[in-house]
Amino acid sequence: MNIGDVAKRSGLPPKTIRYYEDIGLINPKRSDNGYRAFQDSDLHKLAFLGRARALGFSIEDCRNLVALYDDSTRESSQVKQIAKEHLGQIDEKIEQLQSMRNTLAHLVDACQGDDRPDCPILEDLSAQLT
Amino acid sequence: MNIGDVAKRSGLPPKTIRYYEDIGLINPKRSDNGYRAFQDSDLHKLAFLGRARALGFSIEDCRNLVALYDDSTRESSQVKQIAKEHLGQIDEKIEQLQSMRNTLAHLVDACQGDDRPDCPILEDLSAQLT
DNA sequence: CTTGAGCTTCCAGTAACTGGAGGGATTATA
DNA sequence: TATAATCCCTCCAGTTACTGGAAGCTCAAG
Repeated sequence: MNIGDVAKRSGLPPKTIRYYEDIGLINPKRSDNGYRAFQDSDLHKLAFLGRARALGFSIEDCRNLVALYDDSTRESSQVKQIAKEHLGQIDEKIEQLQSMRNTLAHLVDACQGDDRPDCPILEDLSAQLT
Repeated sequence: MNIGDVAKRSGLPPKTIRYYEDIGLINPKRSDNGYRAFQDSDLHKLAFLGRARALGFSIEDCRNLVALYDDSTRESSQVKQIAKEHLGQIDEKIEQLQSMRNTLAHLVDACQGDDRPDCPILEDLSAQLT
């Protein structure tokens, strides 16, 4: 398979696939013409990476997950640990965003949004320093 | 005021303040010794920026907000527009994260996390291609 | 045989900083 | 007064995870 086929089947853009090779997440063989020659195992790994990334795992997490995926002697606790940590980070991020959202929603609500310059949003942002 | 004072009072690191000058968000005067000489107006603008960034506004949003902040003939509808758009983006991001969170939480829950290699998380990530 | 698509590498840019090197200015201490 | 500790300056590079584009092969179709 050439990179175009793999891109279509994995859902990842060719650029991303080349990048993943660059950083050592995959290591496809090469044909005589210099083209990358992907095997099914490469395709699977890329699809795996795509799904992991879609779940928000960082590239470094993905690197570890792929290593575990390749390691038949892995312990599922190792995988769970990575996933749990990531889950915690997602939860934190959600909380942060919700806090922002609340503040901002109040401000938006309080602002008339008319042709006058008075604006609670700007007023809040420029609140006096302590 | 030197950059250190302003940093303390605004809560922004000196590096960030220099960066904000670089990209034209602020424009402090200079002393004879080459040091940045901040005025109260600079400090206020930096604090404003800090709060806007804490609410997740992008630098470009901040640039526009600062311009409106400086413009006494502004219409509050302009400010509200920016804030509403940002609010929408935050909502989208929250939804995305919650969807991720749900999937991941299920997987984490399903994984025994013991010393055996069987792992629903990896299984899900390596699901067959369509 | 040419044209177009697909592949290659390499360089640069994105967002918003952050770290560090190298060097001048100021302030505190001995 | 000497010196050491801070503070300040600029410039360069690195971060995350790609993405866009240029220059130049190779390959398949007509």
